[in-house]
Amino acid sequence: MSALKDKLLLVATDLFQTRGINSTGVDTIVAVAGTTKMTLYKYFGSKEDLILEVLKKGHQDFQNWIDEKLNASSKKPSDKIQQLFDYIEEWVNSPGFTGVGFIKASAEFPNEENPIHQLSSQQSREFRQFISKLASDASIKDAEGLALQLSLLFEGAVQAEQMKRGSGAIKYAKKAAKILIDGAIKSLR
Amino acid sequence: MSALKDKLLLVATDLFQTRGINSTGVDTIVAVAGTTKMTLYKYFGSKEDLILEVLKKGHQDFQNWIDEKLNASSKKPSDKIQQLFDYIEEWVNSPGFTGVGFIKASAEFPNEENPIHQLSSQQSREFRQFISKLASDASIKDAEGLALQLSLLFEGAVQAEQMKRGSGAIKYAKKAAKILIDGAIKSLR
DNA sequence: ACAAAACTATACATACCTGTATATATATAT
DNA sequence: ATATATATATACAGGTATGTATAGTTTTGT
Repeated sequence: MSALKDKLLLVATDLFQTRGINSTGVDTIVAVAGTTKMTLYKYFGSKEDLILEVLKKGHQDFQNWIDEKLNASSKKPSDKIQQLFDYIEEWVNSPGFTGVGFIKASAEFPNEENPIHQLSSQQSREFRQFISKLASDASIKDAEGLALQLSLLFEGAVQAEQMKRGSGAIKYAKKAAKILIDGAIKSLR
Repeated sequence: MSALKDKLLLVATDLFQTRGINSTGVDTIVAVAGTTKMTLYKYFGSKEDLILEVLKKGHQDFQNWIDEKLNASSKKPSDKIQQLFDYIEEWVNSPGFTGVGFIKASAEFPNEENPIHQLSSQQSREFRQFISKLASDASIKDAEGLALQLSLLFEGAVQAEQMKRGSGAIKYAKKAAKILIDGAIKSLR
């Protein structure tokens, strides 16, 4: 992968999160990245392509990071789902954090036929399924229901944290998640 | 209030929710409302003013509706907070529902100095304080903490429901809310 | 050294956006 | 009925957006 393509992806990711996707022109992106439009359009056929790649990379990075963290910790399934929000908190509070792409993208592109909406909608679904797998590995009965609840907490907290950094949203989301998970585990005994 | 101004507000509310705010031009709004730009700019000094009024009206409508519902039902504070999500579910499933303005607006205008961002951020805060008052009336200890958790569930569920109608998000948010509220009430005994 | 590839610089076509200017038509009120 | 407010029709100024065309410069591989 070219260094410039990397730089463009990095800059676009940051600008999209801090200024919004529609409000960020390609001219701004290339200026901040220190290159020109010709180069941007060489690597990305269109602005839409760039947005899609930014979303894909952001989602992959997040999934890889959380996968590693969970695998490096306890192997016990019921521990893993308990630790999920600890790692999410760590992720959100890490210096490089600029937000979760698919949450904003789905708000900025609400039309269901739009490829950007479709991708962000799919990523949201994938994350929910990821939680659902953790829950069913932990022998939780209504794994999908719990996964939906936890993903609501996650998405709400990330948005709140994006809106106002240090809002404490993550901390309380974590507490709520613990209560919901404990309840789901207890109810199967 | 003029009938045309009303119509413009109504049309703008719907278009902003279904197509996004930035993606909806004033030309589209006046065309759908069956009037002209001259009229729009007579009632609203700018597109920004229109957006702000749409947000204000949407928030007022929601607050008035939920206030009435809660006042018409039980007077017991611990019942009121329990019923909150029942009414939210009713609101979301009502035919006229197009979404909650401030959730999308804050995503589309992330810059904290932007008046639209400031208003939507304030509305989100007001709603949280509203829940917090319900909680403290019900003698719940950490009322603000519970309010934050419930507002996360609310915002997450509304966004999920906007993204895919009939996703069941509200149903599970309601269940989660019940668990969290029950836990908060029990812990003070 | 030299050819190929990568990158820059700049200008521009095209389209869309917000907001206004100007002229005309239609209600409404006294 | 006639002045006044209200709404329409239309064109356009000024700005900004994406995407491309053209020409020149730098880097890289061999």
